Amino acid sequence: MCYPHTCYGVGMAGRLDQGLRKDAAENRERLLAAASDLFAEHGLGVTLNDIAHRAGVGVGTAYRHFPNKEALIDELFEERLQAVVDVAQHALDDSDAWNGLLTFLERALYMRHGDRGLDEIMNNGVLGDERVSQVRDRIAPIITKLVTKAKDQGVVRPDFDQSDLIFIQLALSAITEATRDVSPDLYRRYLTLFLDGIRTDREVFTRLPVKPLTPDETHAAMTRPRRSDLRDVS
Amino acid sequence: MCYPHTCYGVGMAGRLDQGLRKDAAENRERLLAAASDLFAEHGLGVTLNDIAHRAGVGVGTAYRHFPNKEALIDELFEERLQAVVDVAQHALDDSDAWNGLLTFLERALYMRHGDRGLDEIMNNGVLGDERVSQVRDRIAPIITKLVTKAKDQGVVRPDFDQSDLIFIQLALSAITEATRDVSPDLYRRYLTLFLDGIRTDREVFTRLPVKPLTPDETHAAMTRPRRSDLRDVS
DNA sequence: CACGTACCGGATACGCCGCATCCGCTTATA
DNA sequence: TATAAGCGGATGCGGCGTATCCGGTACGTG
Repeated sequence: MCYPHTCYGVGMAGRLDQGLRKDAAENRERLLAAASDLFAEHGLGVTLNDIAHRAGVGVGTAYRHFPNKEALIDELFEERLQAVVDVAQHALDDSDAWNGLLTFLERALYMRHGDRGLDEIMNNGVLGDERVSQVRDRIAPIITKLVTKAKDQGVVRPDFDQSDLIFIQLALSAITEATRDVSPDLYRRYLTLFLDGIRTDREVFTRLPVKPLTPDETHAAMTRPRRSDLRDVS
Repeated sequence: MCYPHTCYGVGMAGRLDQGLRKDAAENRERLLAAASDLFAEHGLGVTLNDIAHRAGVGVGTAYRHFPNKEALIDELFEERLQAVVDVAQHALDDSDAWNGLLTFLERALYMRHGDRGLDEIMNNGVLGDERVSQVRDRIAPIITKLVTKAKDQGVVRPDFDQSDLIFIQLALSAITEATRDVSPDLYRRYLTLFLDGIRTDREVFTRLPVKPLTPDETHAAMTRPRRSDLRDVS
């Protein structure tokens, strides 16, 4: 079973599995799949022990296939980050800059929303090794162009800046994290609010896509113990 | 030396110092002062050992005066949270609801900005004991009234909700935390953006109060190791 | 001044947690 | 069936935060 919104195809077997015995290759895939699920559900805080357990193999097996957690992260998140890059590039290709900006934010946030590991990697910039950092650095220049284009077309306020796109994501990420188990897509409400503060075309307010939280739900969200719930890894 | 923006008067000696020997009473005050500084600078993660060291006393002394960290937190933050309540109440007293809303957010965020401990306590809802929770719960009803009043006066979009005020703070808190040592008041830029997405009176954009980050600064902020720097406690 | 007690200090013990290894056992494959 | 590749998980290690303990110190009272 996969976490909602995720279910990456980890079935790209045969990348490094050539010289492996049949069972070894299978275990490698099971480890990658388990790591994929666990990182998405709980973030990068999960241990190789957790991953091994979830994969149904021993810890030793995990450490034979991957020297440490970093390596595993790099292996898994290189392509996912590339997916974010692709989304940005695709947004840039849209001739309507506002639409590009909008869909970039919506899609990028949706991806992060469904994968806590990805979210942490994009927020932190220290996590992950060489390969991951490399891909991450590919995003900035695209965002720059995206914002420049939007300003050229006059669809965003003139004092808007490329860096704003980064920090808006950071801010909304915090909301996502806090409300994950109360109202998972509440962040979209605040994305809309933000966008209404940015766009030039503002005769009317954009309709807010998500209901606000009730006082009880709000209290629940703010009262929820932070730093995850690794107990139920099963 | 105090942390910028803070410097609470911890000099309300004589609350529980009656039966204490002179040196003991003084140590108690020094502990409170040290805790005040350290919580503000580094958040609630600091240990009683850190606090004792900063106060220039032994760890044993710290544990004799306060059974544990919770007790110390309660002692210190009850009044600070009350200060936030007061700010909210004061905002509610303003006949101009928009101005009230604005100054509430500005002041509350400014207080949180200058005190990482306060910020964490307001974000978390689990931290602190009875007394702190009690004060915290006093804020919600005031915010409700604040928002209701603003909607009645027609100064905010009709679909705005009380809970939005909470989550805007949460979101901006994340920005504050990330950019603290690069551009400490950058959060105000995003507060303005948010407010421009909320107010009804929107012929022109509000002038953004803070310059955006350069690409280098942005990278520095996102690359900065999270979860504080308790090494330099001195 | 001198004595007893309240107080001090910080080395130390404890528990927890995550990372990683090691080595006796299992199983694929030739 | 032999043998080497692979497996598993108990175990050791190191770091960190909490809290205690007890020999030493100094306040302040008689």
